[in-house]
Amino acid sequence: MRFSPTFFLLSQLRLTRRAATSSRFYAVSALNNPNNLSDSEQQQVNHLNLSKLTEYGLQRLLNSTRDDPNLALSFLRQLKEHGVSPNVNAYATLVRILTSWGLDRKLDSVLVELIKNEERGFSVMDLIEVIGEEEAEEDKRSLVLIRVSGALVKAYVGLGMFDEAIDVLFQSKRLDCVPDIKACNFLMNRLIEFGKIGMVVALFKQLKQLGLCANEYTYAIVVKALCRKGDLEGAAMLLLESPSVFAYKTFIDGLCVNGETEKAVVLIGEMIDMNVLAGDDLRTVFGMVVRGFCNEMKMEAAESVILEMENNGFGLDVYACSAVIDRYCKSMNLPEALGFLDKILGKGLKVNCVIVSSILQCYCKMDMCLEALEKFNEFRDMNIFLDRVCYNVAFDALSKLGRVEEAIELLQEMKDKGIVPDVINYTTLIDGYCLQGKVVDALDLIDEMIGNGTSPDLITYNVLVSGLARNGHEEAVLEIYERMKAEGLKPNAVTDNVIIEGLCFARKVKEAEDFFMSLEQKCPENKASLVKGYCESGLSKKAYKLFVTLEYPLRKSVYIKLFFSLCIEGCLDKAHAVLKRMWAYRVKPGRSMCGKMIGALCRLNNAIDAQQLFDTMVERGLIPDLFTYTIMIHTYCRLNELQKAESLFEDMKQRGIKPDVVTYTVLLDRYLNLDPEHHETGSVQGEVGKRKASEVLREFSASGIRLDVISYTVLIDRQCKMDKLEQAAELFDRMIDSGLEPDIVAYTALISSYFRKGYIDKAVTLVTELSKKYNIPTEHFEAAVKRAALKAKRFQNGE
DNA sequence: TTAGGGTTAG
Repeated sequence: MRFSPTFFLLSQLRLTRRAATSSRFYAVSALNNPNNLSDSEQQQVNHLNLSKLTEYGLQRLLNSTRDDPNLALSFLRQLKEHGVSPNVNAYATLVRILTSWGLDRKLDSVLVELIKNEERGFSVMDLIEVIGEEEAEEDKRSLVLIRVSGALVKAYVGLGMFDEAIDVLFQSKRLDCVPDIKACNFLMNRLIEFGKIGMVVALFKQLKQLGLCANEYTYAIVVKALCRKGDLEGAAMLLLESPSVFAYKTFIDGLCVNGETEKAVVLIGEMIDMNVLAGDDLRTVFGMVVRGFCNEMKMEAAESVILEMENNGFGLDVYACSAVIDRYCKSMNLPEALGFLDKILGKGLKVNCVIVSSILQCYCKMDMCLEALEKFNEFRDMNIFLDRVCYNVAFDALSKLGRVEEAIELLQEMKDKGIVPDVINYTTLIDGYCLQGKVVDALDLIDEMIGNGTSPDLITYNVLVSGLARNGHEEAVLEIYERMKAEGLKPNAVTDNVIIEGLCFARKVKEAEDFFMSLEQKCPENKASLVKGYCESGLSKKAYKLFVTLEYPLRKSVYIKLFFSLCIEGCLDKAHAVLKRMWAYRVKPGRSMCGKMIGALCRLNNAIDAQQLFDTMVERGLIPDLFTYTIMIHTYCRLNELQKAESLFEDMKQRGIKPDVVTYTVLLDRYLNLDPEHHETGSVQGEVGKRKASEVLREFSASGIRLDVISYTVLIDRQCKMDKLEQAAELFDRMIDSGLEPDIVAYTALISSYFRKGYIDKAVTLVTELSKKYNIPTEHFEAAVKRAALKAKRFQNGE
């Protein structure tokens, strides 16, 4: 081993660590043993020995390690272990040593530590300053500066301290050093990741003014930033300045992400023709295009690109296929997803766990958890490797089915395969326990995960407090709430909301209110949760009272919950007001919500408000469904506003909404009853009604929709009223032949006509049949039979 | 260099 004064001193240092013997360094160890020194001695040590060491010794010693950077590093480390913080000059020296040896990674970690150390006693800018001043040789100086500023930028970026990173760039520029382009690129890339797009574009402009030599990666990054902003034109312009394939690939991705996949395809075609795009690059952009088409829901186009990839000799691309499957799954189009899966399996593609997880997830979203589990087992039996994501979907499915214990067994299976559960796995299972009200098990699982080295995150705790609150454990909720804060996980609005709503769910409204009041910062969302909570515990009027004071847009679920609670309580005016407030704040109510309100208004014969709501729906692009149309048509029929009913009928057909048996029956009934005397009086109204009735009937039959009991009854009734009893009886038989059971109304229509016309025998036969079928005592009809018989006799006697 | 999973429901 070479002799060096540092080595000597370091060995002394080691000695002093064992026993505080006399040495220039003993003060260092003494610092760690305050019991050995009085306060005044301690101060002396601090001021005298250490400052002496710093001034005269440290610098010289460090300088002497320039041939052995590891020694320098270890020296620094040991100093720190003894509580000595080296000054700016010491660091400058160390940086120079590491730079001259090209030990970039070591330099990086030294600087990260330096930045994190808030008690370093000098600013990082000072360090750059000192390095800039002290290096005499110009070439060397700028090399060191570039290297250290680059490393500092990377260090700051790694810690998410973007402003500081940018400061470093400009500081080194002030020292006549052109910033390291790699560091700039690194910074800009990270800025994009953190969504700080504007900063990237601004920074690029400033750096260009400062004379930075941007390379093709820089341009590609800024192109990416512009695309993220949606500024495709700006990106295209920039591309002209530095037209590298790399930047073009970024631009193509930008086009695809921004819904301009068609344009990307054209561009790719041109590049292929110019022979600048081939091989892996081509494969990559094809993948982007498939993903783009999937996002735009142009599935045929996406699938055809996959074919084109095959034709180009890339084989069947599993990434592209997974994009297609995932899109089908996300739009809950399971048949297409499975169909496509079959197709690619037939072509020999090996399915991977990503595709599996998409499919499993789709089953779960469609409320088919059992099928998801079946599929899970199927894929597992096919010996496809299933990772923790797939297992997680299975955990979730079992949890939702209330079979959390089985999920725990499955967790063990996963662990046995050597897959370590992560925070999401644990969170899912904790949710499963909470759903079953097994909060103790949920808490045990928290302990287990911590024991396994996985820390619960904000979502885990949100799930947990939600479960505790819903199960009425308000004290535990508050305990966990404090624990979160102590662990540095700041509860967010969701935390507060699930607690408020959960406690209300457990009918602990007072506790929920107390919790709400205890919040230092009450956000609008919290008040909205209280509205929901009140609804949850049946206090919808109280909820409404609070709701009207919240004069800003709320979550959609708040309106929905309040609206339906009010509807159930029969407070239609208030429900209507909720709906109006939704429109006012441009929160789109769902079809069913409007439909329900329209239905309620119609039942009150309030066609004016119903129509207004209906029109608003249409204006805002919500197409009313079949039921809403039918109930409106029915109401207008009832109110004898036939024209309005007819125009709605036409309107729905034009929109492609097919009338069903109810719609046709409602209209038919109305038209058939247009003749006020129920006889063929030849009145104009009666004629019109007859004509329209037969039109509707023709359309009805042509639609292929089978008549139901009610529609048969409407027709029978009409024949009866026109005294066409044979036709009526024929319809009655046809109804039975088609497998329908006539109900009491159908029987009554025919029976009463028979009586009226004196067909006592036929009437009695039907009465007997009816009473047998529906268990009605015949006495019910005795009076009617007698009356009818009397009438018939009189008729026969010519009275 | 690409992907897929966990928190506010009725």
